[in-house]
Amino acid sequence: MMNYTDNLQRCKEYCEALEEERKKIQVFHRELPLCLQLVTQAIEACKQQLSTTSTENYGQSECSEQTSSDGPVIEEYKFIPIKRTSSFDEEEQLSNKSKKNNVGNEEKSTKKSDWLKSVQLWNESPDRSPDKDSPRKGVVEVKKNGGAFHPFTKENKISGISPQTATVRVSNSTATSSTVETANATTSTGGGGGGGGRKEEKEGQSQRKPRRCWSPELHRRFLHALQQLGGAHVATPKQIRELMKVDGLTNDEVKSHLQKYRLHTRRPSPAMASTGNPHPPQFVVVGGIWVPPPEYAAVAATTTGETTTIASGNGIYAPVATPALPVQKPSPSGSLTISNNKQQQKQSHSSNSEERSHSDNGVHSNSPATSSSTHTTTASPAF
DNA sequence: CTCTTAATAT
DNA sequence: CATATTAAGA
Repeated sequence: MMNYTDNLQRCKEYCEALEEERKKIQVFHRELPLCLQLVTQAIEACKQQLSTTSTENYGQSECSEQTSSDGPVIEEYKFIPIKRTSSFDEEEQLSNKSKKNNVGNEEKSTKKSDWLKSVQLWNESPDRSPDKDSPRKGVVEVKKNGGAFHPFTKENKISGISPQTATVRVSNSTATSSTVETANATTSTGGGGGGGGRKEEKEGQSQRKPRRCWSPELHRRFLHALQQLGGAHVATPKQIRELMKVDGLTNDEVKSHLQKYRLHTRRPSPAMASTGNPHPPQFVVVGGIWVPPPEYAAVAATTTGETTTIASGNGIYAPVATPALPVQKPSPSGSLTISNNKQQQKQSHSSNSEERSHSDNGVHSNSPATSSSTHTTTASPAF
């Protein structure tokens, strides 16, 4: 009954959309091998259909996974946000979304949604009291708010940022943050005396560096760099650092952060394998797997179904995001599958690696309340 | 006290 | 550069 043309058109659009998505996820083919494969299949199927349709029935639905329903073509199509095609603002978040929709899965992504959330602004040490040891008054940092880190901030969050500080941190965003920071703690007061410097001093050798906190901005840059480099698994700390162009950031810091990131990134495939597992091989992917890089927001958004939220993030991202996108990993094997399900072993006496939900750091309510917040609000800005 | 995360050691 | 270990902070 429906017009063929109509169907055709839709199929075409769908196809295009899929291809678009495929491009996006290609970068993460390691992390989402299945995803990529599925999309590819879908595309092929669609194309085939397109080619055959003209001559005759469109009945053959080889298309993707859709069951044999008559309306072969795109049932899912409707779920897919059409808007995209034109520009790429977001990244793969969309892709996840589309997949998810297919399944209609109900995965809650709450837990994983963002470890990132924890990271706030640059909090360097929680502000030592001025009188205590080193007077670090508001020295340098001012550079620019747009920058990535803010030296000492303690409060954060949207709520009320203290206006007092000269440095207004501003949510900034939009746009390119081309300007990046500079100063930073390096301030060695070099010579002279007075300034507020920090302690340099001879501490023999170990004095642990004050923790550098990864602000959302910083993390954003980090992710950004990661993307340009083709994923967390191929990127190397040095490259990342260079790409981030954050002054004062050391290789080690990046390395450490990368380590953590990878740790979290690796897929903790859920125990879907149990004997009579209800769900077959669907594309549930996202739900069960730790979403790779920059898609936490997506996840949150996805679940709800709203597209909006995510958008915000793009501001920063957008400018640079796509251009590079160079990477094709040479490595042939994408043989990563979903398996391996390990429970944490926690402290035994030594080696302990973890994995598990990340409670947020910054806010630290730690309460169940979190559930409520999740979408909308907070997360958005980052990336 | 536990857990996450950054620093440092290997 | 990758991992492992140690430790700070919450």
